[in-house]
Amino acid sequence: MDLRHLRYFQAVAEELSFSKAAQRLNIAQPALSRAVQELEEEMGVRLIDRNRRTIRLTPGGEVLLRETGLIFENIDDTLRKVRRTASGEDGELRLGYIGPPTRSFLGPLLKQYHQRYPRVTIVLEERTPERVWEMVSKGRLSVGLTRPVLAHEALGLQSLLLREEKLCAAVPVDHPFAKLPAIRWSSLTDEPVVILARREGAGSYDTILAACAKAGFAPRIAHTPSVIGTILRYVEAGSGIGIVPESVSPETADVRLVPLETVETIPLVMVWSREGDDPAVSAFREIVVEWLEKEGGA
Amino acid sequence: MDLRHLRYFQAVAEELSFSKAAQRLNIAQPALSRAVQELEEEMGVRLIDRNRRTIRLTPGGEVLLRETGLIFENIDDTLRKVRRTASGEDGELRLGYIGPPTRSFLGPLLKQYHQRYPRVTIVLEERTPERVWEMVSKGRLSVGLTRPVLAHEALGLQSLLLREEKLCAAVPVDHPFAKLPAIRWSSLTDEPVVILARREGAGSYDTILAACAKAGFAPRIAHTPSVIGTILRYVEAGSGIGIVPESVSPETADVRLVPLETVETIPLVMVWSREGDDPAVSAFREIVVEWLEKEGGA
DNA sequence: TAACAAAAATAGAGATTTGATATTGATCCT
DNA sequence: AGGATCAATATCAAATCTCTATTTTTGTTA
Repeated sequence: MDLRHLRYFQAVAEELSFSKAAQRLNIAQPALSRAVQELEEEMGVRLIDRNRRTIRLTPGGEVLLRETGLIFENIDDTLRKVRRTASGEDGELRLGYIGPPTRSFLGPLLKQYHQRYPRVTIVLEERTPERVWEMVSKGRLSVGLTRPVLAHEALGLQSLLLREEKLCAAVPVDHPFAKLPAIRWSSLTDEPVVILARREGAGSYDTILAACAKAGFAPRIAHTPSVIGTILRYVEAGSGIGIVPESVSPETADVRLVPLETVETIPLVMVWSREGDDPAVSAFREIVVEWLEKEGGA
Repeated sequence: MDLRHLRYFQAVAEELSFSKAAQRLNIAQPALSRAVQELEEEMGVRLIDRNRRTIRLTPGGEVLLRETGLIFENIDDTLRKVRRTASGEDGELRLGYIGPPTRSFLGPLLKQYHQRYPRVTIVLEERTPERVWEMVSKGRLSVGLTRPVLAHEALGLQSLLLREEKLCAAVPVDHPFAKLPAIRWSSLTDEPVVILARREGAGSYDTILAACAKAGFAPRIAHTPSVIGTILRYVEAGSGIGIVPESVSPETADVRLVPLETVETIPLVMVWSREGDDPAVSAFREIVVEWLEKEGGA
């Protein structure tokens, strides 16, 4: 089957004249005659009655004329859909993220993205930092908002720094530290500390240990839970001092966040697969870059 | 857009390899490379990532692969539908008919037709004999069951004789004629008669007048309604003797049908357009011919 | 009824498209 | 680094498509 044949047949069927149709198609009349003959031969069906001077469609021809329109519409729709997908207007954005550090800006960001690209389906997956890396590298996610992880370049992923977050101490309100404007790392020498487990790979573990080492001591690690929320529970219970990024909100009056001096930061990044550049991802990246320029990573 | 390009792209996208796809399509690999390039250029969209050794589809390519299947299905469906229409399996039969003379057999005939060609939509139109002729000749109906009409060959219509019906006298039960086994035309000399209007063209008008002339008299025509039912009402009311085909059923105990001697008949025919032979009509004609052979026009 | 007029079918030549072979270029795997 | 594999490019041959010229068919008119 050849679309050229269908186009030609459609013209003849609509004009009910080979010569007029040929004019409309900007070709000579014999070419049309042959094309329609070829189509009829291929389908094994006579489509046009040419006994009379004025030609008519056979019942098969009537059906084909009706269906031909649908076929071309179908093809046009497909073309449009493909182009939209390639331009990022249309598609699917599977976004993985870690909860607490993104809470403040993810909503507005997605809202803006959806406004500009309303046809893109957004799929959200909240996971732990290293799960996000893994899923992005496996292609299960198209973008991730997460913490840097040890071997991040090795996986063929690209990343963009979103912000640097200062580390703070989370202390119970009744603790003497709670009244200070800032705490020196060395003050923590004899305090039991609660930090994220190293296997979560959020980067904070190694950063914290390095900061302590720089301050000349090795911290007494009381607990290493795998979720930030749990750190706050420990602090609340008086089991130690938590060390968390500034973006964490205690959600309870019993815990206060106090800046740590000297300032140590852990980054928040966006990651995506280097290959197979998904236009929906590129579009999202542009939105993020705009947001960074405006907000300055605030 | 060219279906060849789509077919080739589909093969490559499914095999995820140009060489394998070329094998499957029985063409050389360079031809495929070029065809896909042409498709990409035409659509203005890169469809396949060929950076890596193993190729991958771009998001646009994914969409196109999905849609390509639908396009080909659409085309296949169309082809089947056209072929079915051309063979008479599929289509529309617009059948016009006159009521009373067809009542006895039209139902079973249509049932049989529908059983053999279940996909044909049957549209029924009950009209007067001449309306049926007119609609068939104008193409509003594809077949008609009707009485012969004066200029029937002139309209480019073809016809087939279904049966000859004997003319009968419709008499009130209390009339002396009602007890006779048959009535001679000459007996009607002094009776008022009720027959169908001539303009209805059912043929009976002229046949009846000819029969009377042959019997040596001119009938006293009391009324000439345009519908058979009305004739029976006149007879019931005692306004005269009706002359109708034997197929008419009085539907009331007050009227009896008595055969007329000598026997005069009026034909019932099937008509259809000579040109544009609709396969659904041909199929119906075959059913009718079979029925005629079996029933013998009884 | 014959001649004319209009429209589609046929024939043959030239142009475009499509495919095959040979070769080059790039990437992955030892 | 070298070999192997796969896609891209170049060039040529074949098939297809379209054009011009002409014939055939059909309907109209004198």
